[in-house]
Amino acid sequence: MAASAASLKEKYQRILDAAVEVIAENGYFNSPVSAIAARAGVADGTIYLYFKSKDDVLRTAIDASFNRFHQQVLEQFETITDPREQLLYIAQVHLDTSTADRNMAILMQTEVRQSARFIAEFSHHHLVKYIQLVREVIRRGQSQGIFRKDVSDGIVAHCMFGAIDELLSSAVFTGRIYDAKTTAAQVLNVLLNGITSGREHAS
Amino acid sequence: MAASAASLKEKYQRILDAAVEVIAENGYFNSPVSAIAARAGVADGTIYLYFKSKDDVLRTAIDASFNRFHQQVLEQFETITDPREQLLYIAQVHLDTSTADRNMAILMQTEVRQSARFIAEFSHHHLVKYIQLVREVIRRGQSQGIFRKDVSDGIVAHCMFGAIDELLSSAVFTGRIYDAKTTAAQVLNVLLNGITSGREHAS
Amino acid sequence: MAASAASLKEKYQRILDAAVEVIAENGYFNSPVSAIAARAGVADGTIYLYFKSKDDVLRTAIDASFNRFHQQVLEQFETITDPREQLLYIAQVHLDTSTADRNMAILMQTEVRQSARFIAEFSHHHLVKYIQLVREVIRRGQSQGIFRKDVSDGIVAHCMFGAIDELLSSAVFTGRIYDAKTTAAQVLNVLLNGITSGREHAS
Amino acid sequence: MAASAASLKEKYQRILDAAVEVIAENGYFNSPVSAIAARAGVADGTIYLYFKSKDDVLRTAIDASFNRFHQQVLEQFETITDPREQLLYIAQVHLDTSTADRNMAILMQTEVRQSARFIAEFSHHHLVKYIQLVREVIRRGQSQGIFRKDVSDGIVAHCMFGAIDELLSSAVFTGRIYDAKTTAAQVLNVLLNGITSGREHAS
DNA sequence: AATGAATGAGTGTTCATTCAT
DNA sequence: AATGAATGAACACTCATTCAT
Repeated sequence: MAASAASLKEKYQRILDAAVEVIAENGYFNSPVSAIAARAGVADGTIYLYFKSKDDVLRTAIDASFNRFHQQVLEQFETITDPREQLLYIAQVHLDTSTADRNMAILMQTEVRQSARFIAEFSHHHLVKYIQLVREVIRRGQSQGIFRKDVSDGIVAHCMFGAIDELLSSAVFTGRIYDAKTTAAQVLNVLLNGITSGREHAS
Repeated sequence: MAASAASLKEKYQRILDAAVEVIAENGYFNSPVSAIAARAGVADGTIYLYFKSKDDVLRTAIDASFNRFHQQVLEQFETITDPREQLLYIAQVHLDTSTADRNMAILMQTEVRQSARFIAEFSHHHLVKYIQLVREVIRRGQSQGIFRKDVSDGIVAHCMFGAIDELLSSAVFTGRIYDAKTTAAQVLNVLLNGITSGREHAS
Repeated sequence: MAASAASLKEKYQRILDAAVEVIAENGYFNSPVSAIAARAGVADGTIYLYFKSKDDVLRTAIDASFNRFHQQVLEQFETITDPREQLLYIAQVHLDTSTADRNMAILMQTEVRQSARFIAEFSHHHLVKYIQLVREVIRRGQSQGIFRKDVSDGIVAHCMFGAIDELLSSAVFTGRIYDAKTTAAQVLNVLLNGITSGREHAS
Repeated sequence: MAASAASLKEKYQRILDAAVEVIAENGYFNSPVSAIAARAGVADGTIYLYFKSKDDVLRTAIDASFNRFHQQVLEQFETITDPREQLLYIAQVHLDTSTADRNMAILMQTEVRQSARFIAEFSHHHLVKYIQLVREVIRRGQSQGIFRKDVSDGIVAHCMFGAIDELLSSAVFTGRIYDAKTTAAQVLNVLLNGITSGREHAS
């Protein structure tokens, strides 16, 4: 019975993993359900015992991935309180997570943006949450006098996400390996330097 | 005869424009060739007189768009020589172009990232050229003593592209209107502040 | 043990009833076995312990229903002997049965006619028995001098069945409620009038 | 060009004919679109150039068939005015049409009643028109004093349709050949005898 | 050059039936 | 006896591409 329960769980997860793998390789529209099923080692129909539709599989995988990220950040925020360190931590986890699950990173870099609207709109929610997280940190830093007050928290947040996302994307496409900690440090070095109070640009 | 040649040119361009429009609206995989043909006011088969395949249409459209961007930047670099102003100019044109051709911007934000490998890999070339352009500017600034030398030109270049691209992406998804000049100024304000010499972060 | 046997019987019948219900609602081809199982409160697989196939369930249900009808008529024929009254009785039971088990009536009016040959051909047997029953009554009436001898017993039998069946069908489709006794009387009024001896039509 | 137009018309009709044939043989739900296409000698996809859906093919075929019937009756009613002869004519055309297009007759006897609700409900409209046609004739006969006034025109109409329909059905299933004129005469003989004025049944 | 009818391979999803538990 | 997870064949419909006109 324990075996049965385990096997149930296992199959659900196997389908999710297979989907991420196959879709990362070929793209959502070029990944027939039958290919996902084959990779997972189940029959085509079995997918529909665990998921409502092909879309549902992808949605679930993305959801889970983002939630893990979000969860991890929130937990650590209880011990890390300095806004600069918080931003650094977000960048690190962002890059780390993607290193750990390369397929999911590819998938996020490709499908998530793509015009399969159902996914794009849905995954936009996650992005919004990410951006909000960063904006709050920045506003806190501004009110503490750490960050310049003459830059928009929204713009900075988008810049930070965009910069890291682009580095990831580039690494994904070129297959380059990077060190999450070092890379995060470099990006934040520039960014923090740019927004730290008392160094306003005279343009 | 002149009319015939003109009409040829015209039809070729009409198909490209129609493709960008339709694909921006519905996504590549949800845009039948027949829909593109209808929008262009030609028969389905006619598309294949001008292009090898559906892919080829999209590829050509993206090529043309990027080349226009690249051309414009290179031309202006003959009169703008200060590295800081050059970066600002790139950012402005990047945002401007996307404002001017909203459909192409949508398409770039969605399809281009998509794992339809043929496009993703292909459009990566354009990105590489963009990044190289920026890196050269940064290295020039570093050798002139304007920019800090302790940051990687590659990372900064990716950050700059990523930041702008993400702002665009966000604007595209939310339908928000932005002012290209102001937005470019804000991003560059942070970035230049972050990499300007003599302000090294003490982390 | 008695309980077990009862439960066996019970489950068998529950499946039959559920099948008639579900199929009457959605049609044979739109009624998954799983829906029948759910309605019967058993597992999908259980159905195959009692029946050979989905077809078999429907066949059995129709068989039972017709046999009840046939049985009832034969029993009553021991006390009703006048051919005219016998025909009236058949018509009444035909309509009555369908009123009492509306779902079965719907099912007979729809699935039974359907070209799912296995059913159509099979249920044709029942119709043949019905027609023969009526023909015998008519021939008896003819030999007793009650009915005209210049009309084919076969044709009259088909007419009678067809007339009643069509009234039923119409009632089923429109959802109209009818009074079995009155309706039977009206049909037989016309029919008996038409075949009663001494009133030959002069056409 | 004439050939092209003819071929167009031809293909449309070939698909309709093939559909009626195949569906008459196997039933709607057991007739894959591919089988219809094969019978018509076209590719599967071609069906969808001429019809919106599989349903649409069947609907169109039934529509055309009934409309031919209805048309023929209405035309002849301009020269036949006696209610008795009108009823006889309807019966004859009903049986004739079905003899001429045996497949359509089978199809009407099977699919049309079937719980594929989309068809059942749709074809019900045709039946209603048929019944109304007959009812009007009967009411005219009643007001002219030819037919008894103590029987419901609706019930008689349903009886007439049901009787003929059942004879047809029986012939279809058994493969029996019948003579439309003779059969119609026999049914009407009974029916007219039953409803002719001055012969009220004394029940 | 231009057309658009025709093709047929390809895909998401359903469901009757089986079988290990 | 009973379950229900698993199977995989089947099917309606779409669409990129071709080619006769």
